Amino acid sequence: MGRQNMKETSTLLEVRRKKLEECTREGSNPFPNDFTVSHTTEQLRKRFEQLEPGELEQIEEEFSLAGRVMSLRNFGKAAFIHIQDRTGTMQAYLQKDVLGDDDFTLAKKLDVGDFVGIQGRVFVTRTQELTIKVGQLQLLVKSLRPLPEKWHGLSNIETRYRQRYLDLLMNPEVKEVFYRRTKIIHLIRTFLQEKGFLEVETPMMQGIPGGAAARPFKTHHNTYKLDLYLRISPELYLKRLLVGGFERVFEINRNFRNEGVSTQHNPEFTMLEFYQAYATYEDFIDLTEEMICHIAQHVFGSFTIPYLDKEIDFTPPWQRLSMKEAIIHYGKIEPPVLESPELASQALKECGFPSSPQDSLGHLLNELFEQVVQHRLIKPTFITSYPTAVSPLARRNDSNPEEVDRFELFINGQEIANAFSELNDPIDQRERFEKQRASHEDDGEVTTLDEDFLQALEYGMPPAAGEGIGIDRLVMLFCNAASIRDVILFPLLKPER
RNA sequence: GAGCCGCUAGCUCAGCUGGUAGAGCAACGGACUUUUAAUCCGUAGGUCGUGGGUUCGAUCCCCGCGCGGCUCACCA
Repeated sequence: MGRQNMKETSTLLEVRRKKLEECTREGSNPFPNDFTVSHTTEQLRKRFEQLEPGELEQIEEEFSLAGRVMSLRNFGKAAFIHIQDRTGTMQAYLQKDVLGDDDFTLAKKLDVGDFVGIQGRVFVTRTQELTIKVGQLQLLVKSLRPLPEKWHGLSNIETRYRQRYLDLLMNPEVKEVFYRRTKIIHLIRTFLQEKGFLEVETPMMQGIPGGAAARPFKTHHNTYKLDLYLRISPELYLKRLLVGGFERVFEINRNFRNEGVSTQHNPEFTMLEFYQAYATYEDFIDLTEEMICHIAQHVFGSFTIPYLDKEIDFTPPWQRLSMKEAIIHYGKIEPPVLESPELASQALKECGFPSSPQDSLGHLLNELFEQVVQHRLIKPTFITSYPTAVSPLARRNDSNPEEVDRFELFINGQEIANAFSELNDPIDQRERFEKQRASHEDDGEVTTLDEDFLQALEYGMPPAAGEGIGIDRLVMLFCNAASIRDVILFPLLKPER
């Protein structure tokens, strides 16, 4: 609950304001920018942690550090503070005899939350903590609001999301999540680059939102008087690049889908999509396994990863099942059921899910899979042989046109990756778009055919495989996060009022 | 969109079957030159998310609303 400007708050704020005014009145700038940092707290820790106190005494070098005051223990003529910088914390000892009267007067006025610059030598306290004996102290920023309490920190989930900066300040493990997120993305980037993939950026604002079936966000360009949509997928643009001769491309960027919010869904989320000419979906099964194992090795040094109340085993090779095999195996359903819309619909109803035999067999199979199988796929599992009806952009299987050359990867019951050999037959593609459009018109939605994309296909797109990986969900797995909001710095929340 | 749960001091939390609120930390004043949840003495801080209702009386019971969490639905 972040109601600001309440009466009782203002007394706390007024006290800080007064200190600020006092500082200004005394002629010093409370917001200077002339302090030079020579070291981070981590650099000093690494350099001196192993030294004996006697050896430390010999070090006459002075160090300049800057950071936020995170704790403060005041004595009559001395004080201990901890400052926090981007690499951690370091204790500093402020002693009247050493600091001199002016700096010590400043020291007595410090509040938790202020930024300070300190300069001094290193020593070890009686309790064996590496500490800076401060010779010069400078106030770098006067903080005007009290930080959350030092012991319990900030735990209110709403405040943690709304004021993420406080969450990051007070909860080191949160900072760790976002360091790890960046590390994972970096690993993916270099992994793909080393295999000859070119990183590209394609439009976020699209005239025709394509490449997936989700409701888009709408926006408008004033000068062109043009309605535009935030992209729901980069797919159709990356394929144009295949047409253009970039044989291996990838993009890591935001997609926007105007749908519900949950622990697995944020309206804007980060997607990796990559495309490789002359590759098949089976090549991408191998590539995906290799890439995610590569991440596991670099992040954990292990194939066994703790996630919430379980452990997930990433040891390759991962299980591979066709969708039908999976339904038979996990759903205890007889094979003939999977060949008849009536029986499949019946089976769905028996499991308690409404369905109609009017639906296509492909949609029914997909529904059965999602209801009966998906949540059981804890260990990484590739599901292949998807129905053509639910895969409008995928290449038909050569021996069975009712199925496409596609897989999805599931881990912990979550869809992590979706890949297929790409449909590059412009005539088939047009028909499938038409079919998709017809079914959407039933839902009252009007969709426009992307004629420009179809034209590009007509020029010829090399045979290729393409894949999308939801980065946020992957990061959740590797950060033991239960909600997607825990791996997105600023998740979307309604305004407070 | 539905169901359940939550919202009390800056932060973290108590508050019984209804009698207009407490603690710790933070803050403020004082003591203290190796502390680390520093310690000791003292002080102050609240429209109990919000709007109604019931009642002599509501933080507490009832209804609406807001925001959040979880589950479900939606999302190939």
